[in-house]
Amino acid sequence: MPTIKDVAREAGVSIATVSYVLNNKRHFVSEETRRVVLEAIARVGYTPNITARNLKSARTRLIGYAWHQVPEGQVNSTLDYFIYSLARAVEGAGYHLLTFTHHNNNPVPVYDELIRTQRVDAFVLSGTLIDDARVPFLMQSGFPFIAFGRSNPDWAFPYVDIDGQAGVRQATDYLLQLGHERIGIISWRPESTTGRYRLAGYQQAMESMDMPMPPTLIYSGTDTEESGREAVQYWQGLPADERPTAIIALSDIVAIGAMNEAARHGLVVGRDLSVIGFDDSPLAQYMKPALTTLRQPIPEVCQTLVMTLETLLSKNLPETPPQILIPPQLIIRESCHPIPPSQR
Amino acid sequence: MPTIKDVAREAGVSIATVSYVLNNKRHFVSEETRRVVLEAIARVGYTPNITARNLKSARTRLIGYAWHQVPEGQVNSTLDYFIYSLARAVEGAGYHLLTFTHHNNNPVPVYDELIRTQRVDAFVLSGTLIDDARVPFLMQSGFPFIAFGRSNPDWAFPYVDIDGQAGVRQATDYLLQLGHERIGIISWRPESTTGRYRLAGYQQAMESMDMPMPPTLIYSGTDTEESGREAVQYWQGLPADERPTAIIALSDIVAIGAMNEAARHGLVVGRDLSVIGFDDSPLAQYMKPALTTLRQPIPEVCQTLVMTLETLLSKNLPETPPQILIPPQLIIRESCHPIPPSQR
DNA sequence: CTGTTAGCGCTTTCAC
DNA sequence: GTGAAAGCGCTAACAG
Repeated sequence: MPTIKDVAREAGVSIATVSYVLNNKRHFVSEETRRVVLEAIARVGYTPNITARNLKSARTRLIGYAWHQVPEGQVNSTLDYFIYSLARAVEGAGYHLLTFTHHNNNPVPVYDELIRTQRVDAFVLSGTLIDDARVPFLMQSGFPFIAFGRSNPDWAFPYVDIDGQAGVRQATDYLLQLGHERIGIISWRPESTTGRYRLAGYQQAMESMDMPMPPTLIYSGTDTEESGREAVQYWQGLPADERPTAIIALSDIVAIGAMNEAARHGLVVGRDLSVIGFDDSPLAQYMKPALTTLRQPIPEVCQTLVMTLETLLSKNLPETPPQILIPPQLIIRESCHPIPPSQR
Repeated sequence: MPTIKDVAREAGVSIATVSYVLNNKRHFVSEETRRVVLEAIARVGYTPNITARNLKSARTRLIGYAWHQVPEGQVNSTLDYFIYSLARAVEGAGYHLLTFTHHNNNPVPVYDELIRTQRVDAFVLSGTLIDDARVPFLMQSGFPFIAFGRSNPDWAFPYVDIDGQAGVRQATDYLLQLGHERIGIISWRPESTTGRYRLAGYQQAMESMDMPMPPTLIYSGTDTEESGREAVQYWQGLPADERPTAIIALSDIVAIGAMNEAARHGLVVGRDLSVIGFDDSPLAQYMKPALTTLRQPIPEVCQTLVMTLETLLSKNLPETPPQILIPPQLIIRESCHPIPPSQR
């Protein structure tokens, strides 16, 4: 590989001059010299060595991103799509993604190592949990980072997140407009903040229409297909006039479980029962009927993430950490139908 | 961040000595000095700057990996799992993954750029196609790389691949043992080498049992859910005694399409029709009935990939490029049943 | 055994 | 405008 020296020799100038034209400094280089250097660069086929540049500038142009540990045999298409979009977004800003893995029970050492060796310029976190050990660690390290997702509400760190509350509120409103009155929701364990926000959106919408919300409408589940099945099973065990006519699931996989179980009970989803998912995972459109769901605008999230990170990496960092919410988008497909007035 | 100089000053030795204990050279350092240096390192909290090391050693300890472009709304869980496993595997060898994206129609410039800037030490390719432009480019560049997947048979480049032929042969044998005689296969376009190898496994198994293979048994499709549906639709249009009693799909997504369509025709999969997929994607186990499929041993593939890459990066590179095939594993679930002798 | 020193390839004062 | 030279943090001859 040719170095800057080769170019300088070829052009008959000093390496400093080559560097000047490379970084096209205001520190004028005469048009003539500039041309000569450019030609020499082309002739020897020179591209600056990025490691040398990094050493000099004390940066790496690398953003660290930890792989979520894939639970055996599970799928998390939102995060898969997220990391792809993130890669694109950081490239747009002149960075690359350095991906690494860690064990979920003890992620901090890996981050620490990457900081200490100065491997990356910043981190993007995803899958942030409540009491996520990474957040306080990174906050007190002073190392630049931003999260996709919230954590403890009282922690002042930069994040971009999907506004699950607004999303589920919109979904609930939609069902309400279709004439549904008993709308069930399959929530997550109360430890899940994401789940709590989304549930709050449901409650908000129901309350604003003065809809009764008996506890039987809220099924506390998890983010699994089974959980969706169990919820429907539970509701089917109720007297007919207490069963929800529409169901909101906090993820598509749960919604799919609910649809599967509903079919097993002889219910036609979209006619006897309306179902709304969350994520707009690739599976959603393959379902029969195709699943109405809340799409997470992942590319937009990543754009925002990277833009914000750039300000964090610049000299003039904001006084208070940016915390940005982006609303999901209701994608209406075939799994929800209006309730015939007769059934109300 | 403390540097080697800080440690040297703290320990009262030269930076060379610090470097020696860091790289614990045979070039002996006395036990005493060693201890002093180690203590100083601990006291100042020093970790070598990796960029400086990289510049000196002219390596980056980074492996480049291009994100497969995710077709809008599709899922490719095998590759998702692959990249996660790959990240783990390269970390085991002291590397990190640098992920980048490119447009499928013109990937070469991005690779070229990464080579020229000396951003990475090697590449791992996935999703290699026939006539894949990246392969000849990398071959003639002399830059280290290895592919997960084959390309043109006459190209002598290093790869690790799943032995689709052996896998489908095993699946076919299994169906044959269950008593099936008309076994249909949903193949891919002939341009797909992967598809060709898998189809060959089918033909091999059928031939070895002298089973007739009328062209109606081989449906030429693509790697989509729709393709699975279309295949079943096609076969249902045939006279009953020409319809396959078992179907092999070259991917789980196709198998799922076939199952869905079969259900639409009132067929009970696992009783009226046996189905085998390929990949063991996370969806496979959620299907009703759970899908019998060929699991790609991805972690093993990645181990092999990295081990091979290491020999490629070492001085003593092998004469002929390593080309390794790893057989998939038949995971028997519920989607295949024996044919009652009466039906034969 | 340990220290001096010369780079790795580049950017950037600081002279001229 | 251009070049000499210092230096980013580290490794590794080469002396001693």
